[in-house]
Amino acid sequence: MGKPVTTTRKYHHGNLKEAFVTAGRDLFEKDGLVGLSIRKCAEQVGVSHTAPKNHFGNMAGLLTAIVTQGYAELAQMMTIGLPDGADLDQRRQTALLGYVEFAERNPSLYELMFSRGRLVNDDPDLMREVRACFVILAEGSVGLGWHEGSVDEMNGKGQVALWSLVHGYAQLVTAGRFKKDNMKGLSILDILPKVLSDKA
Amino acid sequence: MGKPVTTTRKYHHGNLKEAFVTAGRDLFEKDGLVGLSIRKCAEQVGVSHTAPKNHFGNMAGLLTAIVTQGYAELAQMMTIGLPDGADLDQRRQTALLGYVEFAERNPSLYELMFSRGRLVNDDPDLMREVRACFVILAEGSVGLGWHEGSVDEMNGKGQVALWSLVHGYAQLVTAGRFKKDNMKGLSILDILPKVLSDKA
DNA sequence: CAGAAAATATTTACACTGTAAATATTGACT
DNA sequence: AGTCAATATTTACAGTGTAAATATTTTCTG
Repeated sequence: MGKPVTTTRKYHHGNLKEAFVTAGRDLFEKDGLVGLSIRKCAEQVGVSHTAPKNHFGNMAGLLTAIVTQGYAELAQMMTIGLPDGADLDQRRQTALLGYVEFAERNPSLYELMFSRGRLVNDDPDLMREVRACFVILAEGSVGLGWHEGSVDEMNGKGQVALWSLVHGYAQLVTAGRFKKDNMKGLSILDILPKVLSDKA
Repeated sequence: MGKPVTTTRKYHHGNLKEAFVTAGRDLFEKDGLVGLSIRKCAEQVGVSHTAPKNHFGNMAGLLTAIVTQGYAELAQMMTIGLPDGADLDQRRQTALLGYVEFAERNPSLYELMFSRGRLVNDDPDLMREVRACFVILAEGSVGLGWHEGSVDEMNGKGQVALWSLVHGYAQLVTAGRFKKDNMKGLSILDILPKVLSDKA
């Protein structure tokens, strides 16, 4: 129960890679980066602490896998609940709210996703998921009077401004930098219109 | 040479606290958090690896001291070169450019300054320096049509928006998230006017 | 189906880390 | 001079990631 997966039973222990990422995320969101260790993951999964070497290589590989999953979830949260014929405003609003909510729900993971020197930055899977998030965000800057360059890149001032604003907001909120009294009922959407209402 | 400080020689080894912070920052900016360890600092300073316990307590204390120094430098960079009678625009411009430049010059430190769970957040010295930075930034949001609440707090939408924008921009730039081709000649000031030109 | 080969997991070992406790040394103070 | 607190060292320990050699399984191949 729970252990045998629907996919064809593989090798000795089933797909250990996924199990390790799951265990890693659990430890991670509980006690942050300090609470995450290969050995704890291994114990929780029930294998030796050197087992993941074949799958991840080293710690950076494990973190990269976890972060990759994080980006996939972030993209999902930026589009969840959107009806088919959603207009630009609706899509942008959903993207931004989802972005912030993801950061609030996974603060440690969110920090790791934008950290330096701990990940395998040129990992293909990671790059793909990261790019998917950026595309959604870039689309959110369309039609704001700022748009320059293609949508699927972070090219123009509009994309830079929009991403900077939402990322900074998300991180500062999760880091507890804004006094909660002042944030009552204040969301990213409340400061966003001010940013983007200038179409000149 | 270099060892005896101008201040009165104290105790056994001079002011070890400052020496440790300096050594820590060196290691830190070289190899990031991974490259920083109490034992390496101790070796570089020339004391035993348990010596700093009296001064910092533990690793979090050492990191807090380093970060506190970082905030002091950040505040300095946000006001450096300002003439006495500088107007609001000038002060805001200097603050934002200094903010971004600090992040670019100390990317690892900047990340640590906004990290979670690694610092002693209620440390009085840290809180004081942090507050000093916020005051400067809050002042930068005055007269933008957004200002609400007192200047010495991060109260209104204007402060939240301004801080979010510059922080997000600084972090994304230092994390290498923007393609350098697109950033040629594009600074925080180029996306800022768009944010703040709406005085309605 | 049998043997070879590749993938996967374990054992063992090592260097390094932060932290704590007991001890030693030094500075300041009366 | 002597007492006391501050400061540094020694020693020890549990925990970490990583590497090499070995064992086990799965998959491939003839």
